[in-house]
Amino acid sequence: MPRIAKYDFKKIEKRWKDFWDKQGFFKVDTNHTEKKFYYLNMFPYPSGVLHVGHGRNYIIGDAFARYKKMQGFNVLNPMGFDAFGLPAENAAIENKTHPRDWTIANIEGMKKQFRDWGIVYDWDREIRTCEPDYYKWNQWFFLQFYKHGLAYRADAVANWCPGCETVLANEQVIDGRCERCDSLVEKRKLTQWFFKITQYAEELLKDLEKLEHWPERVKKMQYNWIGRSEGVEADFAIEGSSHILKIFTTRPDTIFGVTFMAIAPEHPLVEEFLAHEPDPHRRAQMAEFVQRALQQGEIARGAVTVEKEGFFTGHYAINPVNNERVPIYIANYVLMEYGTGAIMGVPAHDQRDFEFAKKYGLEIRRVIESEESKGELTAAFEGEGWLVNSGQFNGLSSREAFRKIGEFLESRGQGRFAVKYKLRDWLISRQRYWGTPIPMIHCERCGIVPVPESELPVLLPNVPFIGKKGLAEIPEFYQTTCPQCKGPAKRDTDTMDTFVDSSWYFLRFVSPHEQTRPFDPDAVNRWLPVDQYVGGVEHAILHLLYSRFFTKALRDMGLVKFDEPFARLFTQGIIKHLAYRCPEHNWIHPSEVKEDNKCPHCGRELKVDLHKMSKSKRNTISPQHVIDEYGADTERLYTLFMGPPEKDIEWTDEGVRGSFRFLNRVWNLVLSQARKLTDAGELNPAQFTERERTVWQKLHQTIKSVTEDIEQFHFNTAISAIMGLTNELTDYVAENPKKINKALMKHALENLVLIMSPFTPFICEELWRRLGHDDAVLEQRWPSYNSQALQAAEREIVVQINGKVRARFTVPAELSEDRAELEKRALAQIQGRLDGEQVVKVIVVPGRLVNIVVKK
RNA sequence: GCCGGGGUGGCGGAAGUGGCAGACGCAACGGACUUAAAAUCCGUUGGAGGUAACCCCCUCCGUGCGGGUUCAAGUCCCGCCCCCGGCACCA
Repeated sequence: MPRIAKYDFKKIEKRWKDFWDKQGFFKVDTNHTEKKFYYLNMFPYPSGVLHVGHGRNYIIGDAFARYKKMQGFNVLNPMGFDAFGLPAENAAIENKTHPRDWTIANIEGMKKQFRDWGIVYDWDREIRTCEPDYYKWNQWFFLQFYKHGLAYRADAVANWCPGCETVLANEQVIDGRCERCDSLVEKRKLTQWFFKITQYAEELLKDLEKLEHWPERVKKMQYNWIGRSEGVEADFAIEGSSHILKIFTTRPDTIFGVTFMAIAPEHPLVEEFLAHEPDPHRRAQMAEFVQRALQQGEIARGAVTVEKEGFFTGHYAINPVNNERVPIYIANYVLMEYGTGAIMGVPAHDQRDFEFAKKYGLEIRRVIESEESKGELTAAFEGEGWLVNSGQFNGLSSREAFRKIGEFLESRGQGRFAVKYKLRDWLISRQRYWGTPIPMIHCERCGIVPVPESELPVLLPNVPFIGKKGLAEIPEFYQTTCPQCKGPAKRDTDTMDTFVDSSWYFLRFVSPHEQTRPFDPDAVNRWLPVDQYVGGVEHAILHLLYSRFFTKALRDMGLVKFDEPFARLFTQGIIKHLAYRCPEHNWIHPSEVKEDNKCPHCGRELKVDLHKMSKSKRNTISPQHVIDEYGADTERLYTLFMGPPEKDIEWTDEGVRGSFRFLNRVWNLVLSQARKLTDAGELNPAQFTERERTVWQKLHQTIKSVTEDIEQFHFNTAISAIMGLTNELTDYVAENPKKINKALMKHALENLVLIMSPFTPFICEELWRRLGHDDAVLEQRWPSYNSQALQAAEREIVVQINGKVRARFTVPAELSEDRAELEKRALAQIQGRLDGEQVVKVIVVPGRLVNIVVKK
């Protein structure tokens, strides 16, 4: 046997990388919409060097795009960079450079990494959000939003991150900490710009139902985040005052159980009460309590559940349903941001109110009774039931009472049905430098004046970077003249949240070079929604909700004609790796750790845990390292094979080696045969031997299952099917190398190479040529399976006795549906076993099994 | 606390509508090749037991735990336990 050339992945990968660059297979004419397919991966923040965990997203995307391309789709598969953001500023401070230089350098590095991975994008469509030709349109959209009342400026208690020295959106606060830097978030009262996402709360919620190809959990998260509640607003008069205390409740059926009222420390009435408090001592106490409660708000929520505390204002409210007089408290557990900032306290039927009432000795009056809850209450009963102690409403069910009491209040002008959402407006102001300047001017005479569209973009000042303070420190930037009165004025020095950038970039990709408008609306309406969107589940709320909001807002402005940006969504899981920590030397890189798990510096026992790959934990695996040792195809294959792509999973070196071994087996199989197949004739299934038929069948079964698996993103099982086929072909060769059906072998190997190519494109391109072709794999049609090949000549039937497999036999395929025949043969199989047992029943599942039910 | 998702060999994981549990890979063990090792190739591998002694083969148990439905349950139903993710004083 002639020696087979070694699988020289370095040479192969170099060759085809260059080739793909030249060919431009993913250049697409967007005027052509026939069989269009818009595939999109979430674009990355250019944070530096990518690790194998980042790779998962792009490898999935490249595999899927290649597959679609081979199926004859007109595939739009673009990539860009979410290039504004804080890390660039922090890095610039650290390295004494400019955020722009740092960002551009990272982008260049990452583009090289994509190339090394064999990932093919149409770079002519690249987007960099930090370029004026992109952020100009952020500003333009801002002005449109402003015009349509969707952008406004307001005082608000905002989330302030002391680490980033900027405010954050609600969505960016995780467990009371900054999403980016982990600092404890504080509350500050500031004047900020908002986008009115709440105007779309109902539609954002309702349209989740349309997203049938989105993961259930993502929809659920958005559903909860929007947090719709139906209830009733009720107006409580305040004794001796013209003010009205408006509350929101989802349980109007419990309104007869009200024994106190509570308002948030930030509630406007607090000022009122303070101002009119005659006793200076009490006034001081009240002020102190409010101050303390407000401070409490600054302590991380979610840390410890703070004890409920209140302060009696000395005022009373009148319950509109029974004219009872109830005390009004200021309470730390009432939130100003939700509902009306005030609640009615029903201790018997709300656990929070219950605790509060216990502490302050307030009456706990039961007004709902049910099977599960009667007699003395040891905790609030929050379930539904029948009304008691509720005047004319006694005996009604909670549900009926909800409606009747609502109507009662409405008829008397003291209440109304209402719907409230947890969703808050999107705070987009950031007090930073490296972002899109907000195109607004503050003029002492004219007030807030938008920058005229003709003057866009408002460029970031081209000055040496001066560190954290942002635009507010750069007079060259903020000194300007008012567009209206031409007098001296000041630019707004806030920049936009970078989530604005990513809320519409998927539109820009369709026509990225438009100079006079953000996108070509005709092309966008043809190509959107994105057919398949893929990214990390960490964006389930932020980016995906904002993008949906943008799409709806643009639709209402007549700029696009669709309601939802992403038709299909897939969220891939995180790749984790063991992280080693020494009590003295902190995180140790895995490559430094020997088998004994001792610190290489001091010999102490290391703490070993599985973590998401991160620079700080020093547990990242560099793709360069894997590519140098095994090649990009091995990394790609392992990444896709290691487990279901939506699940978090551990990266192991052994797994990588296994994938490398497999590629070598394929290489050896193809090369050992390729030369002998030059004179292979026509494929002639009619003449197949039985063995050849099974090979043929296996091939077509594999084509079928790989195709179906890719459609469902089941790359791991697709690859295992390919491994199964490879094993079968290897066995077939080994059985009798001299007697191989060359036509069949050629047919099988060619198809093997084609169905493998989305996963491991380099080796497949090479093998394709070695099989005698001179055109590219990406120019081939995706194989289709031959349904005749799937028909087995024989089928195996399982024989069970009382559900347990006891025998099996094969029948010719044409008999496998014949119940009587199967029963006859099955009984014959187990003849000897039925000693003294009586056959009660026989169940035949055609083509599968026969179950014989017996009794002693 | 509420809402999702999940629990299958030593490990990652397979098993359309209930129908052969453990595909594929890793690890481990045994063997071949080698002066030797690596690489490669072949074989074994859920647990317990039996038969056989060249191969076969058979029985029982086994998909987090306890019940149930069914000829048949990883899959369906009821009740628990545990893990992961999201939300969390949202009235």
